[in-house]
Amino acid sequence: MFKVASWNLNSVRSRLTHVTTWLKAREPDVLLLQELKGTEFPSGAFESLGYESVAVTQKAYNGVAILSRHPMKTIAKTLVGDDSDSHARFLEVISKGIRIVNIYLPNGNPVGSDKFAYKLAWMDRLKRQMILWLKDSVPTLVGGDFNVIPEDIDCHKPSSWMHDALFQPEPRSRYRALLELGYTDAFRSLHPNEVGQFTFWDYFRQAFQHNRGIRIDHFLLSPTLADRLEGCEIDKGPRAQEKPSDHTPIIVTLSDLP
DNA sequence: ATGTCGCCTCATAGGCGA
Repeated sequence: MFKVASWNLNSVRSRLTHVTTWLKAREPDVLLLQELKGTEFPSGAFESLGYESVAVTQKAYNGVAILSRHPMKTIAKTLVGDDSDSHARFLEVISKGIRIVNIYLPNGNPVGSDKFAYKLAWMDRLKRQMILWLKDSVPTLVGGDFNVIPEDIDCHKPSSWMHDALFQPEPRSRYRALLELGYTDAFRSLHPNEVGQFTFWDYFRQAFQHNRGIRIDHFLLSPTLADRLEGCEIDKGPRAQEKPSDHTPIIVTLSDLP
């Protein structure tokens, strides 16, 4: 079994004890982190738990990292297609023969702004890469915070997200296009029609207590990896703790090669 | 419009991003 988890921490500094405690309890093989929110990355804390790490950081915003209990090779730290894009949102490694890609896709609010255009362009660039990845023999997992609510079922109430960038037709059709390439949404493929399954809840108005959330953290699996899909689980535990991130971890379980 | 976080600074309050 090979377990890969993903968690948007909303500051690794503020959530260090949350993530180390969770790693000890759940022991995933790989953990993808997003929204580190700072240049410093506490690799020592993870190394002492048996995880090597690689991080892409910037001041104050964004930031992604991959932790692994197995040797990993860094392939890329930027998403190709725009040399002027300096955001820390992309990290590609190979571990255990799997291409593991960690993304923090742009939020894109407000709708119609430059940030919205950046989001759509970023998704177009991602799609081009995901096409290329299907053409080689390395099974591929693209995971992280996609900042896209794929379907109406993925939010508690569509009308309250109608004006949000995460719910607009343009990013949603681009997300569906990734599935049409042949990638599998790990969670939804195993839990079709299951309502109320979310990975993010706003901090305000007790959104978590009322389960008013959205499903925006995803794992997309290439066909050969989808054949190995055993399970996909959202762990709501960390979101219920004191001083939580607004996201909670999602874990995908893959069978070993025969 | 608002709610609540976390980061940063022309810093101890306000702006930005989410």
